[in-house]
Amino acid sequence: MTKNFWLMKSEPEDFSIQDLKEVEKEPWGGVRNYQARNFIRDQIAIGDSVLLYYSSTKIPGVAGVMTVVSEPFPDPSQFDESSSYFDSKATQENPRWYAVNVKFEKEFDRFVPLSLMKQENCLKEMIILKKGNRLSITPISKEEFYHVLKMGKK
DNA sequence: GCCAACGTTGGC
DNA sequence: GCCAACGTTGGC
Repeated sequence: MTKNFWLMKSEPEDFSIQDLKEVEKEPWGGVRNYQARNFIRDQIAIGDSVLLYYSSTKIPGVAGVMTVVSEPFPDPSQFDESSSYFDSKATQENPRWYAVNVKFEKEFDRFVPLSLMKQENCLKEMIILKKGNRLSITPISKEEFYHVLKMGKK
């Protein structure tokens, strides 16, 4: 299996790269979109690298890098009636939603704002840059990953 | 706060 | 199975 690269969205008020740094490892759950679910369940693998992207905030953009450190597992919040992620149609035998554990890899020296990414010709194909995109997990290419990484360096 | 784009729901 | 209505996302 070759390593894959991803971009995952979060609202920094919800979960930031600093939060991840503190906890070291975090279950990435609460994904309630079938396309994103399929990425987690079928394609994401241990060792994959992930850009952490801030959405729905003053300055959207990429804040750092995370690494996938677990196989996919059923997202516990789907069974939790008190959770806003509860799904009455999900059962233990037949879970609907999945999560993976991610660990802190690095925080960028410089935050990479969406506005700058839009100016980069080689990032044009990134799903996140396309109008109307709402997927919270998107595959990106190795080249895109390393280009954003470079933009985040001093 | 606005609004376009998208996913989901539900009536038929 | 279609599609209008609705709710949500997310950039600006």
